[in-house]
Amino acid sequence: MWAGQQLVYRKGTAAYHQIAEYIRLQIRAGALRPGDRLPPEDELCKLFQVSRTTIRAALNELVLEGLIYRKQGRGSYVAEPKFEVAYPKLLSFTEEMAQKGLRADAKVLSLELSPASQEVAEKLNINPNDLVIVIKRLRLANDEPIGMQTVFIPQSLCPDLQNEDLSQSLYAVLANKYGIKIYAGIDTYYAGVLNSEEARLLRSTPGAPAFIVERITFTSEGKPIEYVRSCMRGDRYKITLWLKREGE
Amino acid sequence: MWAGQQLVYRKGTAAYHQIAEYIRLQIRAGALRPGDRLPPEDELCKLFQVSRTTIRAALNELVLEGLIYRKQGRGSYVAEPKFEVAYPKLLSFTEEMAQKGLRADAKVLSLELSPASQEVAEKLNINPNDLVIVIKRLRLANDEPIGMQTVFIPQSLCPDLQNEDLSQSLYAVLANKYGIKIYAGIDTYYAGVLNSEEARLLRSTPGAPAFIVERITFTSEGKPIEYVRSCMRGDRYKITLWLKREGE
DNA sequence: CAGTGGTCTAGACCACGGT
DNA sequence: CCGTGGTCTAGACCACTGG
Repeated sequence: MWAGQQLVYRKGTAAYHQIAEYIRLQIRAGALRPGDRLPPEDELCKLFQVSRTTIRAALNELVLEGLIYRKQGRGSYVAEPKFEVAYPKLLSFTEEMAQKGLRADAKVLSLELSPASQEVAEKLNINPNDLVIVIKRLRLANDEPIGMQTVFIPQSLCPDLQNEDLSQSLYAVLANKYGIKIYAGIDTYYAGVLNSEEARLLRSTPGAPAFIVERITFTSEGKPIEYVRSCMRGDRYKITLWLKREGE
Repeated sequence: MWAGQQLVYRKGTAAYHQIAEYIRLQIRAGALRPGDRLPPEDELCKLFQVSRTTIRAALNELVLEGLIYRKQGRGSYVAEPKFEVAYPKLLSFTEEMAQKGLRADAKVLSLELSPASQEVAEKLNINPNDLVIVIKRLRLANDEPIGMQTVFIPQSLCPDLQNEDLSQSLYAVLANKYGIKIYAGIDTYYAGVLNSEEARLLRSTPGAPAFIVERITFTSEGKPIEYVRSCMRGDRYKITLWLKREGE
C-alpha cells in the first residue's frame, strides 16, 4: 500500500490542494494505475491526518479533472487515461501559418471607407449605409501568395484603423490598439474558382480551384466585430480540424 | 429582499440541489439580475434553514455552471449572461443533412475487399496489405446528388459489413451492429475540381469546383476506425462551424 | 475594523452495491 | 448485512476586501 501519511502541509496552500496534488503525482508516477481502487475515505482521513470534508474536497478536485471517478457503495477508482482531443480554436491567418512553421505577411491592396451593403450590414448586424472600413489584403506565407482577404469592419469600432500597420495580424491590432478581444466566430467553407483578378494576384490561372472562407467574429457579448471573405489558392491551402463526436 | 424561507424540501433529492435549483430559477426569472450580490452565506443558512456546508454545496453548483461567481471578502454575485458558443461536433453526412432539414440517402456504387495501400495503411495505422473494406457511395440530399464518398475500413473491425444495409448512415451501422462508438476525428478540407467520373455521377461538369473532405475517425482509445475521402459538389455543399478563440 | 468567503473539524445518518 | 460514498450539522478559525 502506498504511503501518504508523511505529508507535511506547506502553509499558504489549502491542505486539500496538497492532498490532491499528492494523489495526482501518485497516479502520474504510476504508483496508482487505471482501475485501481483508492483507499476508502475514512482510511484516507487517517493516512493524511485530516477530516473527511478535506479528503472529499481533494477527491472532488481529482474528479473534476477526470483523474478519478467515484461509485457509491463501491469506492473511488483511478480513471482510464483518455484519448484527449482539444477543441479547435479560431485562429488568425498569422497564427494558422505560425502553427505550420511558416511566416505570414499581409500586403494591403486597398483600404477604403464606404457605406455597408445590405449583405454586409446583415452579417455585422448594423444598418445599411453605416460606414464600414473595407480592407483588401494579399496574404503570403514565406513570401508566397496564398490568398486574398476582404475585411469589413464597422468604422465605429476602430475609428483610426487606417493609420495602423495592417501588414501584420489584424487581430493583434484590434487587441492592442482598441482593446477588442475576439471571443468566437462563424466560419463557412466552400469551394469555388479564381476569377481573373484573383488569379493574377495569386500568380495562378483563372478557373483554378479556390477555397473560400467566410468568417464573422464576435465579442464575448455577441457583438459582431468583422466580416471577412477569404479566397485561398486551392492548391496551397487546406484546413485541418480535430472534432469530437459528442461536444462540450 | 427575496424569499427563500418557504422552501419545503422534497425527499429523494439533496437539499443543496433544491436550493441551487431555487436560486437558478430566481436568476432565470430575473428576480436576481447580473451583478446583483447574493445574501451572505450565513444569511442564506438562516433563510433556507440549513448549515453553511449545504449552502456552499448549492453555490458551488452554480459557480460550476457559471451562473454566479464568488469574491473572497466581498460576496457572491450573479454572473453576466455569457454569449455561449457550443463546440462543433463531428457529424455524419446523414446528421449534417438532418440539421439542415434535408433527407440524406446513400447509393452504394461499389464494395470490395482489398489490401490496404501504403497511404491508407498509414492513415488507419495498420500494416500495408492488411485487408480493408472499400465502399464507394453516392450521397444524396432530398434525392439530389451532393457528393461521393470512398470509405476505407479495416476488415478486422467489422467482418460482415458487406451484408449490412449501407444505404443508411454508416455510423449508425457501426454503432448498432458492431458496438463501435466513434469518439473523435480529424477532418481536412480543401478545394479541387471534379474529374469526369465524378462529374457524371454528380450530374455536373468536369472541372467544376469540388469541396474535398478527408476524415479519419477514432475510438475513445485513439484507435483509427475509418478513413473517408468525400468529393462534394462545390455549388451544393459548404461547411459552417462556430469556433471559439480560446478553447478548452 | 467588520464583513465576507475559504478552509477545516468531528461527528452523524442515509443510500447504494455486493455478499 | 457490511462497507462504501453522499449528504448534512454546528461550530471554529483564517484570509481577503473595503471603509
